[in-house]
Amino acid sequence: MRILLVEDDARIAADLTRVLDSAGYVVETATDGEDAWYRGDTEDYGAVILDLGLPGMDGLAVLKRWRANGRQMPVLILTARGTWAERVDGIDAGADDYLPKPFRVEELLARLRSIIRRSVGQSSPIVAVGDVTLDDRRKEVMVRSVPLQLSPLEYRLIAYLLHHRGRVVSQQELEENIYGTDGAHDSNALEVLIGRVRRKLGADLIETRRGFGYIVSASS
Amino acid sequence: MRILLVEDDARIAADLTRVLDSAGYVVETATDGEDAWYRGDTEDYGAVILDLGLPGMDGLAVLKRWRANGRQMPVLILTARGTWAERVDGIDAGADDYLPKPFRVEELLARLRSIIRRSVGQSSPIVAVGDVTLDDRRKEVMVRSVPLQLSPLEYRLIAYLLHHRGRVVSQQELEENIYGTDGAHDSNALEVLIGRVRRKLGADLIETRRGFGYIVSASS
DNA sequence: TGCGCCATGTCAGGGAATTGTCAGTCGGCA
DNA sequence: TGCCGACTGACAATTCCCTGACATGGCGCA
Repeated sequence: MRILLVEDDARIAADLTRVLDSAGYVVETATDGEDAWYRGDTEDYGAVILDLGLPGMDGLAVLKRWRANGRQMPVLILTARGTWAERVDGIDAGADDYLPKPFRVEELLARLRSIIRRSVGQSSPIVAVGDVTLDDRRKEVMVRSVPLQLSPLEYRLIAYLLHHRGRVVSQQELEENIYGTDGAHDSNALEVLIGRVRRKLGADLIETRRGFGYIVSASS
Repeated sequence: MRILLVEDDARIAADLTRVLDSAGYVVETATDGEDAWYRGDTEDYGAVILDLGLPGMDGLAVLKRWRANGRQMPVLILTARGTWAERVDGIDAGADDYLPKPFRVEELLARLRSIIRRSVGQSSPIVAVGDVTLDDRRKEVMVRSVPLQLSPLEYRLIAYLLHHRGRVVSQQELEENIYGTDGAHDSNALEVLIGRVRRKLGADLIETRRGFGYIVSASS
């Protein structure tokens, strides 16, 4: 899952990046409003963490312009300003949640999970499809309640597919969300990875839609 | 929009009902966990406002049982308990948002709008004409509820025609939208493609308007 | 330092689906 | 009847994806 972190304080940004990274997200950082707006408008992120106190364009203005352009990704606002009136402003500007500083990273992660969950249309941190169960909090996959050993990349792959089950996910989207922002892969690393996951989870969980991508069916 | 308000304190319930009512919602109230669970499980609400301090079944347990039964409506948790650990619990139990007491009604309304906005924005784009259903998310076509997989080009063709059903689409327009921007096809590739799609979806879905192009009737 | 293990990427081969081309046929219309 | 646009079947080139084998590189550990 690729996350855009918009934060101008370099130290906070570094800390959060570390936390988010170890929680399994792929983090990209923007340090001013212009950059943030451009990245959020042109790239696909699973979520955005947006600090309101930015140089350049104001955070709320960035958010409003995203929404005006139809960008739908969930946004978690992060700020020291915490009066209820400003919270209302943030939420009505199109934010999905609002977290006042100071905060515990556990709460940040929980709210992040929550808005991501909502945006992909599911309400439980545990995803079950057929025999396969994914537990995001424990970073664990079970097949018929037998826990399974997956490598980090394998886990990210199946987690992304399960979180987006019921729709086709293109190879490019998968690569962007599993690997970093790199484009221009002329390798078949992803196909090899798919093969390895299939060998562990069963060949029929992930269907290939030749020419489109891969899909995990919505239920059972 | 129908809202389920789960709140055991009669005075708070009455106040909130009045506020929500004047904001345009239709409010129903449950005062204990059993009742709340039953109503939420059998009725359809646009959103639920859930107080955690309930007699009978605990609020979190109610929420978990709803989610376990696949109930997807957005839930806003409302409680006096406000430590970060409990907030994490509530969000991970499947709540969409969390509001600690005391709160301003403006903020309640803003958060309610937010979670409702989220939940209505995720219906899947499906087009149906006669026996044929197109599911854009799955890149799949169903004929009399039998799923059918088309090649990428075939899919693009029928998707374009279905999205523009009810009017004649010229060959040139089709080519421009199925292939790249290239013009100047002196081949009959498109006709071959039309034939292949007809063989799979039935010959009468796509009508030929000799000299003009093709048309899929609006509905029926 | 060197060894081995694990995760991951790369490469080559192969099979199957996809797609374009072509030649021939059909059918409406003047 | 002749013409022209559209349809069809066959075939071949190409693309896409899977798989097994091997290479690389990090990391723990003796």
